[in-house]
Amino acid sequence: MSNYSPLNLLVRKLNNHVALDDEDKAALIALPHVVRELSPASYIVREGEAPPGCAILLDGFAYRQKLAADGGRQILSVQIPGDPLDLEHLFLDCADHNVQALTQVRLAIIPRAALRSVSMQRPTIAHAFAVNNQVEASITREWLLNVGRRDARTRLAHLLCEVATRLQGQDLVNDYGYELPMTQEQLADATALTNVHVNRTLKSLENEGLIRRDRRAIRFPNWQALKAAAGFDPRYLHLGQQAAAAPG
Amino acid sequence: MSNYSPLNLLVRKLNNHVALDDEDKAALIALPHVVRELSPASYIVREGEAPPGCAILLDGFAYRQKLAADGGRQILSVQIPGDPLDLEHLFLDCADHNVQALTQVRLAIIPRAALRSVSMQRPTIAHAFAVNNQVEASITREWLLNVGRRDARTRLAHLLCEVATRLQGQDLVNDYGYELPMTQEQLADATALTNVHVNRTLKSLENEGLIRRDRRAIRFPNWQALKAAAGFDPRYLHLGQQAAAAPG
DNA sequence: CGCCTATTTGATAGCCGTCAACCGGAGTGG
DNA sequence: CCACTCCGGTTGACGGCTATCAAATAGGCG
Repeated sequence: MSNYSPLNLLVRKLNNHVALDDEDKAALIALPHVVRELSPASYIVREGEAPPGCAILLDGFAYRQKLAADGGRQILSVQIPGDPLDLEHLFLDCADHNVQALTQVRLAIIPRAALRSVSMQRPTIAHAFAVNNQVEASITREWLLNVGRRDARTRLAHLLCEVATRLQGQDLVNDYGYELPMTQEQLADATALTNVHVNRTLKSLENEGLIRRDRRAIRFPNWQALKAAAGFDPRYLHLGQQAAAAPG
Repeated sequence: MSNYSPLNLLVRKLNNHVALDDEDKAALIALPHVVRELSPASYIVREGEAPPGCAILLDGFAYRQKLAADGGRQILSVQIPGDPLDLEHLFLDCADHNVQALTQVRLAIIPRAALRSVSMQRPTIAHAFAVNNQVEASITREWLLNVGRRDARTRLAHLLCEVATRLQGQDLVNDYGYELPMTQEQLADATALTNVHVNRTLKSLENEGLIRRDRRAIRFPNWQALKAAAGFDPRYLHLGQQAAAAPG
């Protein structure tokens, strides 16, 4: 089974948290879908819309985003390959935030009806979707703590640690370094700083030897020290645990 | 049916978002549970724990909370009567944040196994739980925007608007005013400010005529103006919509 | 009345934002 | 092959919002 399909990536992602059996995997891979490619900054979901399908990020990076009345933008999360981008629309009709492509992206778009029906027929899959949503919620809570209660240095370091750790879970990191395709302005929107201050803070982290940069590639010469500086504790990512009992 | 039970409050809350039929309601009310009373500041869930049951807030207020390495505390949400406090443990084994009583509280505690089994047998109930979780996630995202991209005045005003609106949904507001049982220090932890600055900001909102205060009771002499000052748009609360199709 | 906690107020300091200019690499067109 | 352009990154000067520190006031409760 599991001939090549773009949805293998989704299977792998869900399987990180919940043990799927072969039938579950086959059911996921059999989901109807179209693959679409979008250029950087394209909107994948717009606040207020009711998207007809849910998008899975196959390749590239994306982010969730929301705007304040005065035009200020807050990036709410960074999504990496394998991440479902709007699974919440299994449950809500109306998008409450925007999802935008960070780089060139490839998406698999699955009709909501098909997702609903597979999650009705296979409780473990429904459970895996719910777990995925809860892990995202946990990450958002950590971001709230990050923006609310950490200074610029700690905040940026924490973001770098999180992305590195999540990418490693998908085997997208080379010897403790990775390409972070975000401009400093986007980093600022994610950390609630300004691009200028992000620049200064990155340089200071670099001077301290906590990170090394070459264009947008980031390396971690001293991962332990960076984690310590960030106060980074990966438990909120809920890795490792192959979730609880599946329902039932 | 629906003889008096503390769980009627849960039924009502879930029914705000998803239309439950009589059998769903009966199944919810039939859930085994114990009622427990806790004093202010008691921990209801501790980060790292695996609670054996899920708590429903029957009476009083509670909040979610997380600590940074340096001791800074970020309040992640305010929970009002009717709110499930840790439905996420239907899906995750390990708590990623703390839940604490704000006032004297009365809880109904339902064993996780019973919740799982009812959500297996009644897809609409499972759907309602998931919708509830997603609405909470949406609120957290709005808080991230609030803390990240609004100044102190707007931020506090937004929090007041949100709590007022949610309380109104549960008919807990008297002629546009309510008792907000939070100290200014707790307001500070929710808005990522300091108690001193919360104090000054509240006074300034009061001087502008946007709020009136009498001890911890808050009134809104000019609700529209407050909403405007806060940039408050209640769509993120996902009220009004009786969710989508129930699954299936 | 006395203690404790919460609120209020003032003075001072600092982190980070704002504004503005300059630099530097990548792509484009001549 | 080199100017031109553009976007993003870098740097400096300055200002402001909010934190910090400290002390006084006010309420609640024994």
